[in-house]
Amino acid sequence: MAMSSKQKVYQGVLQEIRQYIDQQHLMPGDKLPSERELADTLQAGRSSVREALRAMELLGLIETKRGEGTFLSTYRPYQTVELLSSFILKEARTREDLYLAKKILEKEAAKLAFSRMNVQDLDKLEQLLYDPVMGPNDRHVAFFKYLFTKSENLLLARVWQLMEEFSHTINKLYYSKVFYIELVQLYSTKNYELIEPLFESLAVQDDDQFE
Amino acid sequence: MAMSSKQKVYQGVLQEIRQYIDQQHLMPGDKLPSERELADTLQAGRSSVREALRAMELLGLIETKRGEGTFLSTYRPYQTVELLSSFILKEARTREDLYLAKKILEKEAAKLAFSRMNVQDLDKLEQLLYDPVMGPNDRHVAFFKYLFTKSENLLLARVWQLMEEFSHTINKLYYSKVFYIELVQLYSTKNYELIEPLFESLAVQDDDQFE
DNA sequence: GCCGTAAAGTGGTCAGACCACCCTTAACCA
DNA sequence: TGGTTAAGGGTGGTCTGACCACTTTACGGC
Repeated sequence: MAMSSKQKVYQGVLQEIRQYIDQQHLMPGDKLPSERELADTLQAGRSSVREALRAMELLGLIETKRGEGTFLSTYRPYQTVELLSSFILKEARTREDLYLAKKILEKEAAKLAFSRMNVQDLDKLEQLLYDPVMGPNDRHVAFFKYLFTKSENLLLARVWQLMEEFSHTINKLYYSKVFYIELVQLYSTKNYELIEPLFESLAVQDDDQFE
Repeated sequence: MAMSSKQKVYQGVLQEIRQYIDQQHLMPGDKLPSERELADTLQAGRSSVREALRAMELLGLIETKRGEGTFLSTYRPYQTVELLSSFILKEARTREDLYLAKKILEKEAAKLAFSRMNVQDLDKLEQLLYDPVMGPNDRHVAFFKYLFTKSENLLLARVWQLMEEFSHTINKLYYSKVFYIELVQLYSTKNYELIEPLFESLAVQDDDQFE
């Protein structure tokens, strides 16, 4: 576990574990070797292994169950987001970056989903919009989650989800209700060319978020 | 350090440290109490404190210097994004997904950079295009790296860079030389509206990658 | 006052000891 | 035979104490 001498043990362990996951083709839900076993095979102390695992856990990469073991999880950065958001809050620069990036992804998802939209989808979207139970933010998430699913690009969806969770704790980022309605309208009237302008018309400000 | 009983100690420590930073108004570069001191005041084992600190370190929130102490670092959320994205990519990468997502980011970067382009920039880009030393792939990377810089959204740039690195291992993904030339042309003739169509005209296939 | 060395402080790491919890298994009883 | 229960072993959760390597500080001799 020596390596570049400057490398801390827990970082080495992190790499080894990642490698192990790759080599064994582990999928979410699969079990990792026990902490003691890892410590033994990697020739590291159990505390060092734990430091690596705790870091991974905080990132939402693994889940641990007392008495059972450590498992690969489907990526879910619940804790990370909360922790990081408290540090990010001040950086306006970051917020704008995030807002813009998110908007771009949402726009493209809307466009990708276009050709795959059928009547049932439109119903579902409208249903979402007029669901009295949902707040504006939940509606935004549900709405675009649906679009991302229809866009059939898992990578984009994941990246968006990550950004969504980040922005979620920092600030509420959704559009005016009119926006969603008009977008659905564009779907039903099959007006692809107007999607882009619709998004472009959104100002990059918090002010345009109203119910 | 009990709390909701389900809460692990290191998570509690994490919260306490965050609170401490807030209360003491610590700024980047400031020193945190030593691990032993934290363990003592928070009534937790040093190993638990270390698990919390290691996790924070992995997130880039703190830096540790052996023999000196632990310090708050200027927080760069992009490092985290990078780490998480690497896992997302591993899970979600499909050639088509990756190609499409990368193209989208490149398109948007091209559009964001538009209004910020001046004569020197155009020279630089043309220079890149006709550099005889570069292969088509290097040229692609250099070309868009420049555009992303001009677009001034570090987050998008990071995400793109990651995708770029991953696409290397899968396949070379670049456009025909005509494409780049036409894009520069659009910049010099200030024809914003044609950027989108130019990208749209690219087929989502490997075949359109030729010199 | 200056310099060098010892001491104290700090992160890095390991080993061992418990605890709480889960699951399997075997023994037990009806 | 079948179902229940108790025990054991495996696992993560946590703490303690012990070193090591390194940096800073303090002390003492010059």
